[in-house]
Amino acid sequence: MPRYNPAVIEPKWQAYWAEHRTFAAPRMPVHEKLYVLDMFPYPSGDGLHVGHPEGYTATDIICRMQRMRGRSVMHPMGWDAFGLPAEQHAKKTGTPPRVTTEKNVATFRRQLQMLGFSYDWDREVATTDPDYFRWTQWIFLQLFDTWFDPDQKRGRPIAELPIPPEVATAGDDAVRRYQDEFRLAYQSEAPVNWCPALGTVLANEEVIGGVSERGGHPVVRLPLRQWMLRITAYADRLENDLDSVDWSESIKALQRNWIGRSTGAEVDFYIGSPAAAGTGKPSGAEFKAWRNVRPVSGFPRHAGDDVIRIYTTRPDTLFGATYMVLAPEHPFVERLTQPAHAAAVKAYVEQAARKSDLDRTDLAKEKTGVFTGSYAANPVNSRPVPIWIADYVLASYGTGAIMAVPAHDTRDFEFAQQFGLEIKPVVDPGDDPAVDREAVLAGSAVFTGEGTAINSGEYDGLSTAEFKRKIAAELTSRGAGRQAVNYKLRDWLFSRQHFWGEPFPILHELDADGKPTGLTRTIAASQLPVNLPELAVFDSHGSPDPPLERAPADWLYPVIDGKRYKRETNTMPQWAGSCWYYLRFLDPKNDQVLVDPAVEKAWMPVDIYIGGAEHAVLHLLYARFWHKVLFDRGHVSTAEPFQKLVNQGMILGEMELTGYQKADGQWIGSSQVTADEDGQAVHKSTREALQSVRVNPAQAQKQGESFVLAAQPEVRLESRAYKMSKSRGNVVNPDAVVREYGADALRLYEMFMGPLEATKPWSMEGVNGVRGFLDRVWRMITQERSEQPELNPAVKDVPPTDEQNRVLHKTIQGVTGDLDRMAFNTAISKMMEFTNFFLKCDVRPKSAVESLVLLLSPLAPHVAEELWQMLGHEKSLAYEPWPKFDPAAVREDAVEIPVQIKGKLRGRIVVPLDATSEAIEQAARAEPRIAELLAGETIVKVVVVKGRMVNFVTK
RNA sequence: GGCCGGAUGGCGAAAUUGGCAGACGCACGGGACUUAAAAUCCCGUGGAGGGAAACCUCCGUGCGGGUUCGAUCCCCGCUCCGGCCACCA
Repeated sequence: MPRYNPAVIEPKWQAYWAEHRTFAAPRMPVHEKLYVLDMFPYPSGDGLHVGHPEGYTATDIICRMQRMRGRSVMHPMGWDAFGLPAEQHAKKTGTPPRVTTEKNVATFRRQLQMLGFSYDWDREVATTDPDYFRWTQWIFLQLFDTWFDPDQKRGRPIAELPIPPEVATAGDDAVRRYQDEFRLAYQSEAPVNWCPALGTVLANEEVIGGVSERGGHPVVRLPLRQWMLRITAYADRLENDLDSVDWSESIKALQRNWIGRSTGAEVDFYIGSPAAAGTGKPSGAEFKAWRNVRPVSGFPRHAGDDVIRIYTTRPDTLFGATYMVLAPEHPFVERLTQPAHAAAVKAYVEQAARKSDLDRTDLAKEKTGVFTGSYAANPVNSRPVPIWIADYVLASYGTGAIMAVPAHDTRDFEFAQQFGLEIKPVVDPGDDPAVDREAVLAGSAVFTGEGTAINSGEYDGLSTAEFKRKIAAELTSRGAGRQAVNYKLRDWLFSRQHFWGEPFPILHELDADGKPTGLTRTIAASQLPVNLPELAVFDSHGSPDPPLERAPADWLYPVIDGKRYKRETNTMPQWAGSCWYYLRFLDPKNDQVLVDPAVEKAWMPVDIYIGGAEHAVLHLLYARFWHKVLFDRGHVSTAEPFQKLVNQGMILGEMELTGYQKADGQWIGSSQVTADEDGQAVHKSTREALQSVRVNPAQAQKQGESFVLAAQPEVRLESRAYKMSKSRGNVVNPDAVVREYGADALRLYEMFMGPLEATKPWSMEGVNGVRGFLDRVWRMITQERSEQPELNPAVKDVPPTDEQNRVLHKTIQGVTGDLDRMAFNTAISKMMEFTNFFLKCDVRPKSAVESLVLLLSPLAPHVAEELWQMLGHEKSLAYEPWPKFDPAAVREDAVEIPVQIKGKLRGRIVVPLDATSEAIEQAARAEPRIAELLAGETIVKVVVVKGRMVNFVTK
């Protein structure tokens, strides 16, 4: 009886909120707006994970509290429902992915509703709904219709793209082909990461160390026609605008890292005209002539075919460039290869092409490469440098070619040592004790820091920074180089070979023979959505062709205005739907526009966005990119979508014992058991071993990193928490927790575990602990012994005592402040203190316990509503005013402050709150114990901090 | 290798501005109630030492230095752990 029954009251209030549409957000904000967004989940077949409710509870607390403070709150939820698992399930079982997805969505919806989140369910969207992806396709059309103007640094309609006269006169098709090269959405025949096991092409970001991020399957590189999005055009703005948002510095750093802007210089190395190729070495006279004919001002957009253009962040080391390296895919490779080296080069290039990224990175311990037989002229000193080919240079970064400065670059140093190439130091490290200067100057050690120029002709003696400035100016004036910026960020590979994804609103033109002309046309916005075709079979066919190639002919070959076209059969990646869902929530049923501009302007930006750190880079970068394009095209009013971003930490499984060591030193545990493929054998054998010695880690003494049992000193223990995983068997199911402890207890526990952003282990005993607190709150207000819960007779309609009032208002102040800074764990501890105090009171003023119920309601809304009703209120407390803090109530007349002597605590005194420094010092000296300790001592200094402490400094 | 974060009792943690380290909770120990158990309530709980007791002393926030009357907090140098990226020129 003393425990309340969540199985009764939680469904009751969930039904009440649904019936009264308690949390419906207004179309336009009525009061100050607050848009609080969760990262919407992918509804997997496993159901909700306890990691989901962590962030969702945090946002829910904020929303419920701010409604009570009068804000107009937008708090929606939806489903990121396209995804590979449903597709793979379809291949295995023949179940259409839409069926699987709807089933999973229903599970997720039930689980979220069971937790009592105050979402406006009328705004629910799923990325798989045609009414939703209609607008995803529409945004793609915007991207397709936009080019990036580098002068204005913004996206503009393709119709405004200046067309060169020679193109304009070549006819409409020539103009269209020209425009296609500038669109933000463009097609490219590029080597892509084809994953045979998944039957799809993957983005660079989805390939980790040569295998697929999902599933860990091998990935090979194949050339394929793909859709790309020109995100690189926005790299600068994506980086700069990070300054304007309220995100943690660490997430900003992650994004900056990913964008990877570096500044340096592009420099041209002369290789002779193609006609002169064959000699392998440009002559000095030829080079000098080249130097003289280069334009004095300006730098050609594209390198000529008589130079190799390289990118470097260290143009100050140009004099130390003793060789060059081209990526195996560099277009000049064949031309520069001298006959004597042709066989070796051919073999190397072919081998590199076959290599997966895994091989290229993992086997990086030893550098590989081949010499072409050709040389280029170093533009600063005309010295010939040998040209090598090596796969440690990437075709996709910079210019695909480098100057190698082995004395000052680790990779070049390794390569030079491998192949016995010259190492010429040109930077003197100075007398940094961490650097072996002699070795650097002798060319036997690498130094990558900054220093003073040597062996660099007229530049000798310059600092690295000065040198960079001067050489950039010199190269620019000679037309042999210029300052340049580079990004690690690559254009976004936007197409997938899936049948469970958004179709592209694109048609390919066919010629009279039914062959593609290479030209495309778009589906008119008014004709959207392009729906997915019904597929007869979902099997994998083992080729990189999209499965939609097997769609029925009437879908695949539509006829428009009497002309036959072929549909684009790639689909969009899962990222597409999540790039803009926060906009659709604002106006989810609008069939005229993506979002009503007035509504968008009133609610955007998202004020608080909470989600897992796994999306700190890609999802956020992609969404920001789309948002900026929509902003440039006038469809949204803010430059950035998410004002404040918080990443919740990971929840690990329960702490586990990982092993033990017997007195004879034999270690039993994970380090000695060979893991089977999923690690389960390790876990199981360890647990069994520990059970056999009946070990309880709480009764163990810590000794260094391990524990020793008092009762069994021969046993040493170690324990730690692991990520939850099916194979480890430590996954916590929210359904089970709710069944046993209730949704309020689950919510409260997840908030009480520790700071939102920290990684922390689960503890079922901890859930039981917060449930105990809710029971205590329940008993504080309700009668314990009756069958039908009724108000506790101790709750009386009387004014609180001064002390009760002080406790109450300290709680209001503390809880309000803590919730405002998302310190949920300490807010809960303050309510626990309140409850501990009032449970001891024989008389509990109704006004005080009512305030606590209101403070508790954002965190544990069901039990709070029930208590609120029991306290005699008819309506939900969802819009009750938030308790007001009265500073006068907490003011105490006197404070106890510590007295220190030489910084050590030696006593305490009670002084009036407003006591002067002099009065405090007198009171401290008057304290008998202090007076005794100070007798005979010479006081050098007295430090008094009013209301805080006193410190006597003696000799 | 690079970037970011962290290290406080047996455990999760707190200390909001440099000012009484360990709030709150778990676990554990003792007691009350009970035939008993569960539940509940009360007391104790960083370590070492002293005292009949109220209490007192010393040590203590990963390690080594520094600044300061005073450092969990600021600075310098390390160690270990976690996350992300990784041949990006």
